[in-house]
Amino acid sequence: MTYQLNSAASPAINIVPDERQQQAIGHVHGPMLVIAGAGTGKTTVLTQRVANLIREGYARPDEIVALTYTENSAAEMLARVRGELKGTAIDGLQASTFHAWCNGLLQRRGAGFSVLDDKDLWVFLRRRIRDLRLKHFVRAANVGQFLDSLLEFMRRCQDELVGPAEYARYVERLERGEVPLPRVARSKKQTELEDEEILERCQEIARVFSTVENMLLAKNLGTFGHMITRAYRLLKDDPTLLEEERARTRFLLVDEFQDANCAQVEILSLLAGAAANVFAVGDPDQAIYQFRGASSEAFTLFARKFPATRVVVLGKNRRSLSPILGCAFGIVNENPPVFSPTLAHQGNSISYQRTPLESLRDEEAKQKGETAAAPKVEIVTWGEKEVEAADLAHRIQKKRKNRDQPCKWSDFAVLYRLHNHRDELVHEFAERGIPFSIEGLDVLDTSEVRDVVACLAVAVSPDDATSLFRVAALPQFALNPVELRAAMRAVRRQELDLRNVLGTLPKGAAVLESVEKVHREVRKDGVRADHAVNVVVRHFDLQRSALVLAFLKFVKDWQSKAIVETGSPSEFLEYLDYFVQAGGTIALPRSTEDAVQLLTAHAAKGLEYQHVAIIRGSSVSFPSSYHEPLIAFPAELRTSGTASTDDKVLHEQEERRLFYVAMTRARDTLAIYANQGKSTKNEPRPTKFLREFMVSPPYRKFWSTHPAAAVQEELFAGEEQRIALEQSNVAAWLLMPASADFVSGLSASAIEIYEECPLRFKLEREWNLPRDVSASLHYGAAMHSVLRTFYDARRYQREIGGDDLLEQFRSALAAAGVADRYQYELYLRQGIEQLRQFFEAARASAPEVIETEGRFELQVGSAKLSGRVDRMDCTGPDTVAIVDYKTGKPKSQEDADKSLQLSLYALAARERWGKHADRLIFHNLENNTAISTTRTDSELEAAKLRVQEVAEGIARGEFPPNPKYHCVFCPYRNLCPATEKAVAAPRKKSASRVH
DNA sequence: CTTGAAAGCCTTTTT
DNA sequence: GGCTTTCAAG
Repeated sequence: MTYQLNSAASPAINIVPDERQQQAIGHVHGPMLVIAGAGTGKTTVLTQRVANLIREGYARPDEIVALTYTENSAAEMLARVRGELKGTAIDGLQASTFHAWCNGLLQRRGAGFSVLDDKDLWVFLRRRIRDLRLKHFVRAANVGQFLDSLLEFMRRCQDELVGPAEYARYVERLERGEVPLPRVARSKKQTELEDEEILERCQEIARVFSTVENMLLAKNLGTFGHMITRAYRLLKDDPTLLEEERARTRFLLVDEFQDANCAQVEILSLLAGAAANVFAVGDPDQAIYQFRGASSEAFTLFARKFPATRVVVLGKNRRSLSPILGCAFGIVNENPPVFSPTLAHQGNSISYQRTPLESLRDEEAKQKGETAAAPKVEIVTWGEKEVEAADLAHRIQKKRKNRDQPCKWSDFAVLYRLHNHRDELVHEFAERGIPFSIEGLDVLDTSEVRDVVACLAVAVSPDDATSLFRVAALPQFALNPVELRAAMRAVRRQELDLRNVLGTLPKGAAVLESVEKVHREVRKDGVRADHAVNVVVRHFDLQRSALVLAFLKFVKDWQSKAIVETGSPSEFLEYLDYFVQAGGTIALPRSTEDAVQLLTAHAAKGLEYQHVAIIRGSSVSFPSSYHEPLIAFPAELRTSGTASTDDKVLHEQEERRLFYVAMTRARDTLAIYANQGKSTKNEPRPTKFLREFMVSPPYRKFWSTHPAAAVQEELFAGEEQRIALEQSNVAAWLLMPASADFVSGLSASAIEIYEECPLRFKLEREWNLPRDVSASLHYGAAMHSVLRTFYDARRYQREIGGDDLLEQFRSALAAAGVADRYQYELYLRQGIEQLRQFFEAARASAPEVIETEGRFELQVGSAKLSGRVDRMDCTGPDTVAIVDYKTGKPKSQEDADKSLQLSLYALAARERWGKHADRLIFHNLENNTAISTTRTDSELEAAKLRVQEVAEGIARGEFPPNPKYHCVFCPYRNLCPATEKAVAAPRKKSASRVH
């Protein structure tokens, strides 16, 4: 990857250090803490101090270690020291990341290992999940889910140097009742748990923790966290080794010290020894990696470890104009002081109070007699996201065309908290022809890479119908989608074989041939995934765009990973599936084109831009909402003293620092966009950070506010052309107008699907698209079939044994084809257990069953409904009870009260069977509870109205996608146009047109 | 001050 | 689908 020098730091190279910087640079022996605010030249201080130590002969290069947190800054550090000491040899100077240094130590001492990153560890364990023997921390419906929480917890333990042994000892104390039980479930759920189960959960964690460690050790694997913990153990346990290492680390320097975690501070403390020549530079107000283990108290820990610490504060900012610095201070100063008050009691020499940074640029301008006031920070409020986007786009266009200070697109950056905050903006930019570049875009969400993955999947397994459909839509096959759709609809879904259908179409045969040909190529023995994917890209003539190249690199990197067994394409596809489940993404590298930069506040750390806009600067976007971890890290295991402050408060403080980081990226202008909030008066009141800030008088002079406006810019039309957003053929196909009307055969769930996402509704009925049926649905079907048999037997007074019923369940589930063996077994066990309990309870009551899976049809206005009632019991001459079995998460009373499904059953009872349903029941099989409800006439009318509204939407042919969180569960997610992320298409030939 | 409805989010990411 | 925050009515 090409690496750009950190532009923030570069200008400082030739600048003469001021007095305080000089003080830090000239420091030689003993511990020193340099608190270097944003843009105060901390890298200069670090590099010049290293140069100084060597130049003045205090240390040989090979006695100095400079530690950073990124490879890039390590490389930059080395380059700059070399620059300082032109001509002098600096062989042996160690400038590397904390992790790399520890890893190097381990390797030198014969304790090296292969590294798994977080996602790979997840995949590694997911593949061996059976061996973890999970009981409380696994759910059949989502096998991998709890793995997230377990791994998060174990990572946290590592950050605090708690290994399996320490945790096991902690659990023993729990068993003896010496310490209070920790939270091991969501707060709400925890209250329902018996103490015994809480303890069992802890024991399970302890067991899994040590199992995982042993699994890794057995294969000589480790994580990034292990680099730190194992290096620590080595140094701690072997005095001789420690002495030797100390000789090579006589002078320690650490950059970005606010990102250090407890374990790292411990290592520093070991290496530093009595001489304690430790020099740490950082900004406590820019600590934004707590979520990844960085201790919010790194500076406090440092001061505690090294009581003789001297402190230097750098406060002269070379980057920004004063209004920006003033506002940034106003925001961040709402946080408590950076050192815990306890330090003062210990008679420590450290005294530091947060002060506003001074703008050197403004000072210099004043000295030169320039009088123009620096522009104020703008707070722009909006009511709708679209207006926010329009106003910002307009602002950028206007600024760029400003005659006095013309600038490039790349002088603008838009910062946001979450990736999806940029979506509206991307569309707005495209509309106006503003070039943009997205940092960290997940290429797996783009149509191009989805095409590549589909092509690879079909090359490996030509009968993978979902992928085949996508491949068939590639423009080169020039298939007629209307014909294909008609052909697919003509077959019943269960009998649909996409290959057969393609075979009947004029141009379909070419698709099959092409697939067959590449299949022969790829399935040969010994073909590796990275080769296969290149073959596929060539074979299908896919563009090698930056997106596709990022994916190809991902495959290539995967090939040499430690978890890879055969390296075959099918192993890769399995990996990719798990990788996505683990939350993995493949980030698009930053582009070098002249374009507006779109990036998260995290990604912007250390960078600077002339003009910065922060969007969604109000809760719940920024700050983002807090989510507690499933497993709380117990106070008894904490080494740092943060136990007193609760995690939610710490989260908000970190968000405020992140906001501060975002603000201080700006050189000249800063605009903050925020939701205007609800207010009785007509004045904007953005929530959270800005609200506190805007009522604070000292900062008034630094900012102004105005509402956002949806200005259309006509001026520039013609010069900049609308940018075509990438959209796949398959997306265009699915968006074609509906081929028929769908107002007949509507079920309750179909109506709910339409309400959730009309496009999904259309796809359910229109193409007969191939899709994977989830294991939970198979499970539900198997359970229902058994219950039907059970009550049918009662109805017709046939004898049927419990064992026969369980056997029926076993064979039904076995026939369903749940692909994941482990998940299958979990469901098998769960089903048998639930059925036993059900039968046990059912023996006690003997309802008079009059229908099992009774079908009905119902006319509501123009809509024809159809459905099936699980069970109907007679409760009187004209009354019935209707029972619906639920196999998933138990339904609540509230669910039952407003269920459309039950409303429609009540209607059906009246109109199809001529009975009044006086009880409508959800029977939850998971906990064997029955939730009963009723419907009044007016409630039934309301249900009809709801149906009617949906029917009208369908009749009008309205099927817009409604992308939301539920897309995660949508079977068409990977085909859906709405989940494809837009990328600015650089003058793409308009090849992909639907004919 | 309490309460209930409405609006969002379910991350962020060097090594 | 579940949880948290926010706002305004009572």
